[in-house]
Amino acid sequence: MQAGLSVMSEKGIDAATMQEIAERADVGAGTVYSYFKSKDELAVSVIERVMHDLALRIAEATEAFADAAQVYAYGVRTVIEAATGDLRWRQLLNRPEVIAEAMYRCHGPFAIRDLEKAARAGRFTFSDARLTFKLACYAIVGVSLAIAQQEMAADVIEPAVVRLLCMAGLSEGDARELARRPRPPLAPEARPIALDGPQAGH
Amino acid sequence: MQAGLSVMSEKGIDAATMQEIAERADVGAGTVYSYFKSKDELAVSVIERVMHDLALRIAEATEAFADAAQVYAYGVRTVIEAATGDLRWRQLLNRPEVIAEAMYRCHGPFAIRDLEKAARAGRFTFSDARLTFKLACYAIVGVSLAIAQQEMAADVIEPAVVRLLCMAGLSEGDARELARRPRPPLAPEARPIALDGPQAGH
DNA sequence: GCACTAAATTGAACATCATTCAATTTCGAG
DNA sequence: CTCGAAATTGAATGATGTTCAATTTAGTGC
Repeated sequence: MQAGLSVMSEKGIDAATMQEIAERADVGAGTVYSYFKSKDELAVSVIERVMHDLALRIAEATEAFADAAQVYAYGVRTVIEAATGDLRWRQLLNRPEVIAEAMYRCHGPFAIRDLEKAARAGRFTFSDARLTFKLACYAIVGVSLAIAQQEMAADVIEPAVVRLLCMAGLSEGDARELARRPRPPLAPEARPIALDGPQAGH
Repeated sequence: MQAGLSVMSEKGIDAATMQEIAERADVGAGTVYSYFKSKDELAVSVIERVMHDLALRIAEATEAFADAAQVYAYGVRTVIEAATGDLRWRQLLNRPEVIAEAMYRCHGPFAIRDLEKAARAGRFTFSDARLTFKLACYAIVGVSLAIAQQEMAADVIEPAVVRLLCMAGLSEGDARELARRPRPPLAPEARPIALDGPQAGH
């Protein structure tokens, strides 16, 4: 189900009509509403699925990292690259707050843990991990949008990562060094045959 | 004109209908479209007006500051407080990217100048002022939303300012000191009888 | 004052969707 | 095979942004 609907990333969230989504999924227009209360909720679900998948792949790729700060840096950079590189993500960027909130919810458990771990190791100096990551999520969406709309060049990604590391409380030098470290490749995208909706009812 | 329309900050941008806006301004529904191409453009104009007004008041209040970093800190904090404190702003937060972009456009000229000035004075260490401020704008909208929706308490404003100062490249200690400095009051809001639209045509 | 034209204004009509719901089909238990 | 509950359908509904032909207003030359 999700799969058929996720193809709202072709035209963007707003441009996708429920009619076309239902058609694509080979169901009636009303059926979609048995699985999602509204178009917005569907959009949230679609975005959360993509975001959750990415969070898992990041966690996998950074398993061997000793430095929690490096895990955080890797995550931030990977998300920005996904958002700006993948054509589907660019369409989803239409709804910045939905993206940012989904990012916060899906990556939060990992990112906040890493932030706190790194803070305990003396790498970061922030006082509130949740706040720091909330700020980061919106900032990430902001740059991603700017890059997607070609307002900024793609080579601002690295400086952006540096700034977000500084925001967490790294010195400029440490941040630059961390952002420059070689990054292991990400596992390929999982797109299984899962077809569950979050809630039902009539 | 703007004035009558700005009263879309009563119900929020989306909930405000063009019908009601036209009524409030005592004109026909079509007339609005002689001044603004679309509802979105109108929203942008409304937000930009508010934002521009605030930018000017901030510039005025910080005229006497010797430290450009302090001007930046004052601006960041004042915007967050306006966005979370003023009932009208909260409604406008529905459109985060519109707010963030308007903030970038209206405050950018001042903020980027201050950032660069402070960088020359050795206070900040960032490499790209535009990028830094773009990140800050979205981050500001992010916290403001979180506070407006009571997901976070209002007392995260100060730590948020600290984080954004760190993002610009201040040390944790300097940032905390700067965020704690006493702040002069803001001039009262100007709401003149200006009634110009950005473009016309039929 | 008047005739005439260009610009501004109007608001009813239109088109587009998200959403609903009464009718129908599907499915499973007895 | 029968019956009832759940799922599905898709035409109808309602809300709203936008358009445009008709009308009013404003301005200019005489």
